[in-house]
Amino acid sequence: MAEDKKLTKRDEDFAAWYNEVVQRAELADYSPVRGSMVIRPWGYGIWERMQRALDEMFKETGHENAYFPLLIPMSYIEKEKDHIEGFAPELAVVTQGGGKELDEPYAIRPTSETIIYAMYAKWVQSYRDLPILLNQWANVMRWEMRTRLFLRTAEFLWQEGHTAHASAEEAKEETLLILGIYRRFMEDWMGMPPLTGLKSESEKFAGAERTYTLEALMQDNKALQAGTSHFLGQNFARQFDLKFQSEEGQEEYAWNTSWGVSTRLVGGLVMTHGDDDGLVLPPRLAPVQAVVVPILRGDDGPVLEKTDEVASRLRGAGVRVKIDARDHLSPGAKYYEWERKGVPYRVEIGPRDLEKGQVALARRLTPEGAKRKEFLPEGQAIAELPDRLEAFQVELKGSALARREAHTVRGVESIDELEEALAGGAGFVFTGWNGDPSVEDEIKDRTKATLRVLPGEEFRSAETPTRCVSGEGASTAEVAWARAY
RNA sequence: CGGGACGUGGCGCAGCCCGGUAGCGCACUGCAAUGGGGUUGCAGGGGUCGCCGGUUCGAAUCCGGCCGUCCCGACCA
Repeated sequence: MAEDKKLTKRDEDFAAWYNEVVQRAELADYSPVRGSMVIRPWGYGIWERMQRALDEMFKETGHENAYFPLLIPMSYIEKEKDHIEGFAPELAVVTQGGGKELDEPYAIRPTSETIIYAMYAKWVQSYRDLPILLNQWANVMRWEMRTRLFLRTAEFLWQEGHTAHASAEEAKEETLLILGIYRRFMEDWMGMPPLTGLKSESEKFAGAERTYTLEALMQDNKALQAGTSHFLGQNFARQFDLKFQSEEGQEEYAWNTSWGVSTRLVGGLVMTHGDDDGLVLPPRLAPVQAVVVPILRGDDGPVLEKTDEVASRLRGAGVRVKIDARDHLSPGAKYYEWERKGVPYRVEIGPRDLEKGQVALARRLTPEGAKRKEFLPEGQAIAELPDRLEAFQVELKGSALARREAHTVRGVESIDELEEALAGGAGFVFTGWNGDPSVEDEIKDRTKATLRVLPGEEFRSAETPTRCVSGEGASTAEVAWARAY
């Protein structure tokens, strides 16, 4: 592997820094398949922790997992007009099978609404069959023009939830329930607090009535759409004949929702917390929370024994621990490696510590912190580590939130001012908006910023804007603009 | 698909202008020492120079065509 000593500085070239971090932390690598990546064990370990946390939250709220096929008949995708318009340019299509041309080509799923609602239509007869609350963990494929590891790849892993309900109200509640779950997950597990709210008409999902989004701010002040939750109305139900007989005996179309987050979250994590030395992982998602490095010299027996003992006591305290006893690497080389990989705590045990009954601790929260050792009595270090990890988690979230707020500009009243704010390092810029898509076009042309979200109530400014940022007409909603991934 | 750049051991590059036995750094293997912030020394292994064709006694180098990748735009979880 290429091992230049220093990473590109985060502030110098964010994109280059990002790529280096992802590759040198061994999260992922480019594959021979166009636009597709290989997720390596360290990266997959993070995704696995994410999966586990989300899966639990879905199940707590009554959802179940299921699996639907990878291939979807083209005719299904074509049924919903907006849906096919949105996805046609990025479909990968299978036209042969068994050495023969297929009568009907199959699309490799870009998302599974169509095949899932076609199946729901078979399963649902009565209101008693509703709601259906299913989720699937799967891969999907979108033939993207330009790709970046985790952020935009042709194939990616995600979860997609698809529900069917007897009433619009219930479906809307579901959409918001999931939005809340995503938000909690991003805040409490990832330490990546997003703005949440509605997408504008022009940014919503192909085939949805409403799209709720979670927009997180990265360290280069660009926004990342980190997840979405859609209220689909009866759009798909009508096309797939997903009907039920109501309590009153009427035949009605079901109401659907769909929602998803993807391995893009791993990229978001990198761009939210990484620094000049590499990755910084929130302890709850770190595959390894503490690495124990024995300092070897000559007579290693006692040191290795102590290392094992400390590691197993830490495991007993619920800490995910890895021992790094490789003897062809110097301790310093190991430190740098684990720093690049973002392990929150390092525990060092050497002969001197053995004599004094102590261990050295270093924490990855900052580059300086990772280099400052704190010597603690062994027992105290073990007892305190779980709490310290939790504190680490809280601090990460706090600093990400502080950064988001510090780069949020409110009360902007003209496009000139918006442009200025962005040039001055703003992330999210809040303005009034008259609801006209042409304002979105104009702002995009002039500033490259897009309307990220119509923020939910808790994010809106104390003083509600009255005029549209374009100067044309009254504001019908406060909105947040940003340049985005 | 429009604009720009680049294809040489695993990675990063030099060599090309001016044709003559393919080089450097990192990584890798072995041995020895070292070991509390990227450790030394010695000895090694590994490359059809993107592909096809042309010119030439001779092509990584010159010429033609093709393919691929990356960056900037339009799309996107």
